Amino acid sequence: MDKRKTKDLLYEEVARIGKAVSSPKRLELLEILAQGEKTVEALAVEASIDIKLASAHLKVLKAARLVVAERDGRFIAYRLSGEDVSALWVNLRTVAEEHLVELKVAMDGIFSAPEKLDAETRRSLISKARRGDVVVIDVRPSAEYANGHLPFARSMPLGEIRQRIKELPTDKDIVAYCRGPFCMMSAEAVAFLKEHGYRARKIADGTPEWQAADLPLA
Amino acid sequence: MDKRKTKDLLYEEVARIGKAVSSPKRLELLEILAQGEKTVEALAVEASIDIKLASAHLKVLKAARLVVAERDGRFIAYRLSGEDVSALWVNLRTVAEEHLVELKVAMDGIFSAPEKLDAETRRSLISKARRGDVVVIDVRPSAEYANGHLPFARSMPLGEIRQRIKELPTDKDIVAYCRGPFCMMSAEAVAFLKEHGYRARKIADGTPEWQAADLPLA
DNA sequence: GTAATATTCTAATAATCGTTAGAATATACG
DNA sequence: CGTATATTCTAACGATTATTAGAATATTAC
Repeated sequence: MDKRKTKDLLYEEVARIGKAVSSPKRLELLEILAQGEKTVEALAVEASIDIKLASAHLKVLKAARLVVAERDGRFIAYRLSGEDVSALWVNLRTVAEEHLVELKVAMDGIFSAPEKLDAETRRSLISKARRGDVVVIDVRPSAEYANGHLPFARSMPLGEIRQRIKELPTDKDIVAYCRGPFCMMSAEAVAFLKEHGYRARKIADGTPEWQAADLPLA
Repeated sequence: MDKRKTKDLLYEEVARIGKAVSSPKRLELLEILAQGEKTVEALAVEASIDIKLASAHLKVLKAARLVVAERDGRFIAYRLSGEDVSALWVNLRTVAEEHLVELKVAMDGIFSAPEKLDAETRRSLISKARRGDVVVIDVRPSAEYANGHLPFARSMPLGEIRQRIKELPTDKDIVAYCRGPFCMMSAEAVAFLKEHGYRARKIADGTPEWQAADLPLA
């Protein structure tokens, strides 16, 4: 048995995962899927690509076993094949944020200093939310909220916030979150709330970051 | 400001990391570098590739900021740019082991069921090693041992084990480890020890796995 | 059954990547 | 200064990949 050939085989297998996460669009699809299962069309719309292209990328992800497909009536729904895949996405993005100056600069320019939480702050946020000292709102589409959300968070989808803004208190801190650090929904929500006199801020975390930090979802 | 273009830019940056880890040889180089810094030639020899090719791959890793180069006299030494890079390698390999049946099969066929440790077993191994109930040996080259090793582990490089076997006790369990689950040095060491009547077994962990589990190195 | 819809497969193109060989660069040593 | 050594740069190739369009498949609704 050739030691070299054996090793080559092992690294080639791992590289299958690497190849799967080497395309920007596939990474975007993974992040969207980290919010819950979606149809090919929903994924294509969300990632702003053609359905055919989405299908091709999903095929690659499926071949690398990062996602699984399931037919649901006329539609085919894709979902991540495990929590570890979502954690891998968080890991990749974190390494990129840590080492790629270009990404840091881009994010600083775009997002107004999103609040990054450490283990301590996360715990403290839960207790404040439990006591009702802050109101945590999940501004993602309600299906994603239903699929899992931060403890004590209320669903307040970005599309409904205009009509439902009255449900929120003006005398408490409001903490908004969405899909993660790359998602712009919480920033929009916070901008809208601030305009209307609410004390709102956003956090960088989404449910994938929360899970990757070994914290429970509701 | 175009939301779509912004997003594309962010995912493209992360994909730079993904592209860097999409080649088997680059993954192998990363794993070797996770054991400590090495020259281009050492890396090329270790990965069984031409120096020119190693240089080209290292250039890609450097462009993705996963490694940094430093000139040391006539040689250029490369090292990982952070512990998180080593953790990313462990993460990628773990996802591959978890989801790719082909890899599982390949590993089962090659390695005789390496012992995989969880958090509990790792802690228990440290206490046993501290008490001297087991002897943990690090069979990697001594430079890698010097760069960081498991607590209470003794250095016993594979190349020296033949001469130094008398240093080991026959009445205690011997636990061998090397670079990680893909490394064959501990398997060779254990086979040799068993042949000579020692009670030896190997564990899948290497220092990168240990670090990724948030355990301290010595 | 047929029509409509969602998705995948096939084919084709341009762009990118891995690998190799030869030339060029940078440092150390005499 | 000139030579030896280590590494990188350049150029070239064949192989792979992303993307697009058109054909094919599978399910639902009628």
